[in-house]
Amino acid sequence: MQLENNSSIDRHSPVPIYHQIKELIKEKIEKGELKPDEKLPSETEMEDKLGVSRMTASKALSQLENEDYIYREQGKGSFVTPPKMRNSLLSLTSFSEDMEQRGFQPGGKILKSEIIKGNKIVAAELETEPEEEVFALHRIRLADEEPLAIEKSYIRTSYCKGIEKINFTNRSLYSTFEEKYGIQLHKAEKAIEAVPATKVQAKQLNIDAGEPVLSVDQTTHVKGERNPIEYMEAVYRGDQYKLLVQLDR
Amino acid sequence: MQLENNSSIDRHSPVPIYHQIKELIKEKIEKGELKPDEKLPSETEMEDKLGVSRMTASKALSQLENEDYIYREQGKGSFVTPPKMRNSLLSLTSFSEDMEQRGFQPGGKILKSEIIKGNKIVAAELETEPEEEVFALHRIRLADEEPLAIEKSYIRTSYCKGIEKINFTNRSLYSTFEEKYGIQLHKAEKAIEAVPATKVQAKQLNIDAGEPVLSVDQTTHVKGERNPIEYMEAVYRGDQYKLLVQLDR
DNA sequence: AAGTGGTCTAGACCACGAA
DNA sequence: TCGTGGTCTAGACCACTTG
Repeated sequence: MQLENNSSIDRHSPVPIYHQIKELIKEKIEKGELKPDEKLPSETEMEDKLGVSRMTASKALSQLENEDYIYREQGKGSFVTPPKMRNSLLSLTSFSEDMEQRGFQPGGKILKSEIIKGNKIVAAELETEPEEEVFALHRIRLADEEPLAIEKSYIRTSYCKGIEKINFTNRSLYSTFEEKYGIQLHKAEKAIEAVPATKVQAKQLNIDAGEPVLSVDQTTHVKGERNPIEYMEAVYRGDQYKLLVQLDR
Repeated sequence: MQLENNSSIDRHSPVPIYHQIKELIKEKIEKGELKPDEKLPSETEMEDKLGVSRMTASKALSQLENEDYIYREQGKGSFVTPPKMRNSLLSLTSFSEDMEQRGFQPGGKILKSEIIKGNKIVAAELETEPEEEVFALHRIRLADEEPLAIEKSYIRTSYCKGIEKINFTNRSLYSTFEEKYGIQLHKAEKAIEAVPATKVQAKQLNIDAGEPVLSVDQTTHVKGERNPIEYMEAVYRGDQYKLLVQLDR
């Protein structure tokens, strides 16, 4: 990798230098200017070429290693992580995003879309007061017209006022959070079980009662907020749906 | 928090100082000596009391923030993350570790424990040559004496020579990697499905054929290595096992 | 021996928050 | 104003890898 002598670093920018270096390298990796397993400039090389201290260069490279863009080997150097090893599975996605990724046409049928008073379970999961109002959105989710899942979402309305007026038939809940309300999703917990379909579920999913389905309870959190924004109880057809997750550390 | 003047830090240990500080604080949080939202010593305080440079103290605190043990606010200080906000779900754990966390006595019964030539599926998942030898470890896993899961692991032997000589009846595979081979696990992908139990599975798990079970295919990676160390096909009793995962971003 | 990353030091200036 | 974390510097010693 070539380093333009001392250009590309703006010492008067409010953006920290190590962050500028990070972005510089990320960009080169994403553009393909840096090939998989290609050696990056060493810390001392950056010291000279970019005119920064070694600790600063080191910080940039350490963080890139944490984010899995590069790997480092003592005595050898820093190298670009080949794409195969990189986090390839999207972690926090909605059904719509998920289906599009898999090449299916997502669709939906609304069962319920209204403000309700949360019941005990919902209140406990959302950490709301028992009488507090929440937005309930129950949908049957389709992939290429076939019913694939039943999703019952309960949403804390204080983060997204007026959400009950939106038609979610073919709209992603998560992209609505992000685009309409500027809400950045942070993390989620899923509790996953294999259970037999109830009669009602079987009818809605067009399968036989007792067939295995994937039951997923999910709590979704927003960046910087202590309380969750969404609690969802979902059921997926066992014969048609595979859940992919990526675990770290 | 009280800091014992300069004790508890061993400057001649091969363990880095920042890591010693991290462990010190983690321990106090886990023991409850540091309460939720309690203020930690500041960086300058650690400089004085522990006799380390500020950068070292800062590194320890930064990493604790990344690991969600503490949160930091400019101008205010560093504080213990309340347990509710903390990542409570271990991400990459073995069955044994998992069961201990849930308060069950883990146990096991070995079905197979030998070096084999990998079949096509295994070779593809482990990215080995089709004729390459792998260590096959098939176990029935027990929780409080009850069969709960069937785990079939295939392990790349080049990372852990001699592993076939170890008795894994009551031993964790992952802690063996870490303690005996010094292998640091990095990340894993799981593909999760709800399927009906086959006759053989039903017998081994002491349930009826056709009952829902959780089928999980997992590929596990090691830090700094491009190829996976383990591919596992596991089946968990649907009525007894819930899989918890934490998703980020 | 030379190059690399891993760690550590003893300073420094800044922006932010609370008093 | 003072204490805090956020960043940065210019050195240093070490262990590891490669020639």
